[in-house]
Amino acid sequence: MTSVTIEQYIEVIYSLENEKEVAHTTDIAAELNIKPPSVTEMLHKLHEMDLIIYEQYHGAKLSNSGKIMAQELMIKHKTLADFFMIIGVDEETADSDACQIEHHVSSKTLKQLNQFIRFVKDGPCDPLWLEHFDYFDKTGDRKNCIYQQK
Amino acid sequence: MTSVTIEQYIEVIYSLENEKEVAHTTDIAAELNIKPPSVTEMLHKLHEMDLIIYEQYHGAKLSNSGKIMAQELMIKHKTLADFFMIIGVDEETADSDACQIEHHVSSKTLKQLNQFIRFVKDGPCDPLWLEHFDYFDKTGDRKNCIYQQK
DNA sequence: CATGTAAATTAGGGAAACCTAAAAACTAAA
DNA sequence: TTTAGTTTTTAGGTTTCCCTAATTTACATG
Repeated sequence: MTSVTIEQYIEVIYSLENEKEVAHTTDIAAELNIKPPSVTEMLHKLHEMDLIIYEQYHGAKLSNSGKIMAQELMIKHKTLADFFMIIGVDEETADSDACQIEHHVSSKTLKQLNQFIRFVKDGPCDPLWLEHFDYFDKTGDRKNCIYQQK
Repeated sequence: MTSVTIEQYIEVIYSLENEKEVAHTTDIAAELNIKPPSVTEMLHKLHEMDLIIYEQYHGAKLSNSGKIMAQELMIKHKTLADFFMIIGVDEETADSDACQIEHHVSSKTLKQLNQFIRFVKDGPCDPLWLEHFDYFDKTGDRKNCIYQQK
C-alpha cells in the first residue's frame, strides 16, 4: 500500500517545500539520485493517492495527509537518530541509518526508544551511568560499579 | 547487488537446513509467504551467485559464502532483538522489528548496539539505572536520582 | 514394479520503480 | 514578442520479484 519508496518521496518533498515553497521534479530527482522521468511518474501516483497536490510543470506540494505522513516520518527519524547518538554513533551515520530504519521500525519499538531518550535527556540530572558507558565504550573498562557481585 | 529479498532467503534456508538437513522449496515458500514457483526461480539465482548449493527437485543448502552471510545476519538479528528487549519491547515485537531492521543497520551502529548490550549484560552487577529506567517507563516517575540539578 | 499423489518446475504474465531518447512546455532575455 | 535554453513530460524499455496454470518428477504403497 504505502511503500518505502513513497515514504522517501514524501520526505524529500517535505524538505524541498520548506526550502523553496514548492518541490520541483529535478530537485526531487537529484535528492533521490534518480532521473526526472521516474519522478514525474511517481508524482502522478502520489497525486492519485492524495498525498500531494501536483500540477504538471509546476511542481508538487504535500496535501494534508501527505503532511501528516511527513511529520510522522520526521518524528521517527529524529527519535532513531537521537538514540543512535546517545549510544555513541557519529551524527552522519546516525542520520543515514535513521533514514533507512524509519521505514521499518514498529510503533511499539519507537515508543520504547522515546521513553529511553526521555529517561536520558529529560531528567533533573545528566545520568552518571551514561558517562560510565562512554568510558566503557572507549576503554573497555568499567568504573564506579558499586555492586561487585552479580 | 545483494538485496533484502536475497538476505531473507538466506536466513530462511539457514534455519530450515538446521531443522531438516536441507531446505525444500515448499518450506521456503511457506516461511516467506510466497508461492513455490517464485522460490524455484530465486534458488536458481542464489545458486548462480554461489550462495547456495541447489540440485533440482532435491532442495537447497547454504554454500560457504551463504553460511557467512547467514551468520552475519543472525548476529545482527540477535543484537537488535536483545537491545529492543533491554529497553522494554516485548519479545515478539523485538523479533519482528529485528527481522526487518537487520537488513538496513550499518556496521557502525551495530557495533555501538553491541557495546551497549555488553555494558548492560556483561558487567559484574546488574545495572541499577536499568531498574530506574524500568520504573520510569512504567510510572513516568524517577527514583533515586542523586543529582537534583542539571 | 506400477501408479497415484505430493512436490517441484516450466511457461507465460504482471506490478513497481527504474531507465534513455525524444518531444513539449515553460521562462527569461534579446 | 520571438526564441534559445532549461525543465518537464511522454513513449517505450528493463529488472526484480511475485503470480497462476500446466507439466514434470519423485516417492510411497498396494
